Amino acid sequence: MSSTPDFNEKQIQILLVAETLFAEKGFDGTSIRNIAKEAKINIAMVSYYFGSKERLLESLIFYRTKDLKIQIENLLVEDLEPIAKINKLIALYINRINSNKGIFRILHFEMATQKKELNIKSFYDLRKSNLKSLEAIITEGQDKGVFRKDISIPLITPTILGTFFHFHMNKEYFMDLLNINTEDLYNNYINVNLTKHIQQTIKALLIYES
Amino acid sequence: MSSTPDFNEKQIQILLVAETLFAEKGFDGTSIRNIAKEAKINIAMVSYYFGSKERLLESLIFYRTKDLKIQIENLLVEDLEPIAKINKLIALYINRINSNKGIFRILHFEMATQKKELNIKSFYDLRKSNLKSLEAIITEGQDKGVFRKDISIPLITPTILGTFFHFHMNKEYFMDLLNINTEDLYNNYINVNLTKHIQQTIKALLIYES
DNA sequence: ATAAAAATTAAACAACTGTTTAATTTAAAC
DNA sequence: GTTTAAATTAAACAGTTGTTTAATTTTTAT
Repeated sequence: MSSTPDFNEKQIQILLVAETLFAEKGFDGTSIRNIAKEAKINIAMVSYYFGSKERLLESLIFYRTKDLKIQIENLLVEDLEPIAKINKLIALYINRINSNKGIFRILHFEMATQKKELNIKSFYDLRKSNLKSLEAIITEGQDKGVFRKDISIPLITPTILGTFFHFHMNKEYFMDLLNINTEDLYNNYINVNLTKHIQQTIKALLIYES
Repeated sequence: MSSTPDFNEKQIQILLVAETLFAEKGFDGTSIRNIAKEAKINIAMVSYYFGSKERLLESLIFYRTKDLKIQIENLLVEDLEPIAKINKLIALYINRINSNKGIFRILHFEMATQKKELNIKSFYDLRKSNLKSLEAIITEGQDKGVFRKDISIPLITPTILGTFFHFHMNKEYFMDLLNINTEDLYNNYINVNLTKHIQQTIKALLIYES
């Protein structure tokens, strides 16, 4: 079994710089020398600490996903109506991804280029766990008779996250389209309008009856 | 004014190879030598025909998006109920993107890394035009009193496309999750289940009344 | 203070990057 | 058939790539 790695200050410093650069320019678009320069370390330190560039990415993913699990599970035991739970879950999702834009952008598109055989079990675990939570809330709502039953639960996550990602991946386009001029306004739009839109959409899907 | 370029057979052959490789390994992950080898041409031919690697990408985007515009506009004049139009629009969207996975994957994530100052006016035009079509259908439905009015039209596209993309970008994960074993079954799942889910979601969003 | 371990460095490695050159072959025009 | 243009080629260009080496400095343990 592989023990869970613990990172020291220097390593974390490297990880944070790598995160920014990978998110900005992509994994292949970022060189170890870029990272070293930005982090003010010698280029050999990356290999020294992480072994390789690929393992640096693995470490980054592990570092960022390991502590994201807990928050959601707490939601399950709260005493709320199903629809309120869903709304809270969505707000939690968006808020969390929005404040971890870097790593999620990296994940979103390094996952897609299958070439890399990354060891990202921690990320898969996070996903399955999140899906279980969502499933629990929805079946609870179905049992109570407030949610319809002819829906595909595994496709709800793509709708929630996909809507957010598509918006964010096309940030420039939407800022132009919606006359959003500053970074603050952009984040505000996400937290208010986009979150509301997604909540409204999922709510409609769950409780609509023709 | 720049005239619209026409591509000869050899150029198209290069574009198609580039499309496959860019989609598989990303723009930065693909070298001109990769392309040349796969297309069985000399490496100098890319510069000869397109000027540079970046301009090759531009050409590819132009080549793929220029003829995608027409289909949707025809939909507007058909004599259908608003909700039927929306359903048809969604099916059209998904089907088209699904049969042009390569270029859309490239667009989806080369757009995101802002470094490139690509000349992709043709793509922006396509977008604005598509949004206009969607807007027309929805306002028509609102005027007829079948669609609710407190919705954000610009955020509907992210929900439609985002759901699809998120699903497709995480193809491996969902094939595992949903026990989809073959490429055919995967495409079938998209055309049937995923399309239906998106239609169901948008329909619920548009006509739900609390 | 001494020995052992960890951290840091500059330099080198060979392979690969996009692009250009100048020469040669093929095709088109007259 | 000759001339002009287009297409194709191998070779070279100057940088950059990820990684390793071996030497040196710094830290830790004894």
